[in-house]
Amino acid sequence: MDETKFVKEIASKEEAFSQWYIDVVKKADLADYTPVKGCMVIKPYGYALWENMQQCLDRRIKATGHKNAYFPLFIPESLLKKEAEHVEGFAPEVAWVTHGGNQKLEERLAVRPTSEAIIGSLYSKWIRSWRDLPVLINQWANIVRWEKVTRPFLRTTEFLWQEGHTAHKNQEEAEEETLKILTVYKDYIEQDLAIPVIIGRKSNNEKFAGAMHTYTLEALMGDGKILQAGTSHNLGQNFAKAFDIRFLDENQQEQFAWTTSWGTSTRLVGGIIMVHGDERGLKLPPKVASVQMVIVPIFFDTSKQEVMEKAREYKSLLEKKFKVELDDRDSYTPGWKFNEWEMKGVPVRLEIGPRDLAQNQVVAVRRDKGNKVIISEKEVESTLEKWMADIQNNLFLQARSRLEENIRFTDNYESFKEIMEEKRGFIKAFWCGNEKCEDQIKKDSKATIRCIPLEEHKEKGKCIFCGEESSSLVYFGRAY
RNA sequence: CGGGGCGUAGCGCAGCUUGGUUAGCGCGCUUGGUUCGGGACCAAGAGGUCGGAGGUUCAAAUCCUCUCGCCCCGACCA
Repeated sequence: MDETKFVKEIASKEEAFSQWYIDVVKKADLADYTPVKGCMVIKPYGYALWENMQQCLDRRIKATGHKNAYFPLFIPESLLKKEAEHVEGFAPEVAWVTHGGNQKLEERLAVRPTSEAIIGSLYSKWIRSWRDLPVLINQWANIVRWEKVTRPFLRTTEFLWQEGHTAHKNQEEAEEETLKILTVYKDYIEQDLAIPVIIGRKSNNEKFAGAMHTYTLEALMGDGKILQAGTSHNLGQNFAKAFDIRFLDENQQEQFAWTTSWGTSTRLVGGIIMVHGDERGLKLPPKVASVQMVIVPIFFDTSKQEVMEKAREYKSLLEKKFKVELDDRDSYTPGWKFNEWEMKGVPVRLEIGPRDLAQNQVVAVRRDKGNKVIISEKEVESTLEKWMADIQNNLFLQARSRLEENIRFTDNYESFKEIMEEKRGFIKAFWCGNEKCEDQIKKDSKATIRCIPLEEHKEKGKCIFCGEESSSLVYFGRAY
């Protein structure tokens, strides 16, 4: 079947990826623009997706011993300024509250761009003894960063995220936490969102403002650009020193705590769109789809009543196990509905018409395959159960082979630039560790070091830019 | 924040160069009817003072100034 034949409303993914992305966001009813620049409204269909994503991740965060809390939106200027690198990193994008009603505030309040400062100041109050540690807290919150260029989900002025903030009694424990979260994120993003990621460490240039070091998960998008899917920071004692988080250890020695922070955001909704979406629109992994299957009844004058009855029967049977929607709207033809639900990315469609009634069957179509399959009534439940798992898996495998095909090694700078220009994706190349090389590579090709693999590479090679010998084989890419 | 493009009905657009009837078209929407297995058809309707403010003019969607927003390309960032 011609992929484009069914799509009237969205731009071509191949020819105009950016426009395609915006079209899918709007036409699949995920989000809309608002009167406030850079701020989108997440519409019910998009928000339901986010809620499912939240649940998947929240479960994992809690399973690893963390508890949720909620900290204030406003951060006093003096607090934000305590960690020098931190404030410098975020200063250009902080929104400030200067007035309460008509009255000018004594001290400006920052609308949180992230919560290390406010949480750090409270941890300093709460932590006295090594017995108080570790503190393992997560919060689901909104964040404001005054971005110059915005795009729905990928970069908005206000966005939703979760941010974990933990404090530990020593460096090893903090490092263990930072890496543990990296694994939690990897499982969530790969298993629930079906997005394969490459994990590693950020270079100094790219790490979080104020962190000792930053771990990251990087995902390949449909246009060859790279999306940072999540980060986990080992803050060392930087923030503990800035916010005075101290405790007495087992040996009655006063120590600064070791803290971490980590986050993932609504940006991942954008990731789902750009990894799985196709010419026909969205394609949702069953685990996070708010509608896992839609039933489209096929009406004819004479049989409408019976068909509707049967459709309702299927709905009540299936909704015990799945998230089911019955599209009984009278004003649209089946074909129209097929297209709409495909655009909205629903994993499975069931068609029920008089023919199916007569033969005790349904017609079923997978969003990831597209062909019609006849399933006998007896086997509907068990088949769909298999399908859900299979679709989830298939989306991941497809994305993974795309990822694998788009990781290229090169030791030639000319071909490096050529690949970045034409194919993009990830390039594996040796890097000497010098920031000057990193900067020049960025100027030449717009590529940045997405991550440095966790396991040290055995063989040595020559830095892609300066040619100096190095054992650091890193991933480059053009980032979102 | 620099360069470019665009704002006219819910969506997509025409009209603007060269100011001048009541601002058009397609889709969508409403009502009624016929339909319904891959974006149905017929008929009758509703809906806009042209992003906003100011200016020029007898007269502005059209010309000028400012401003806001969106998109693309850079710089910056999750």
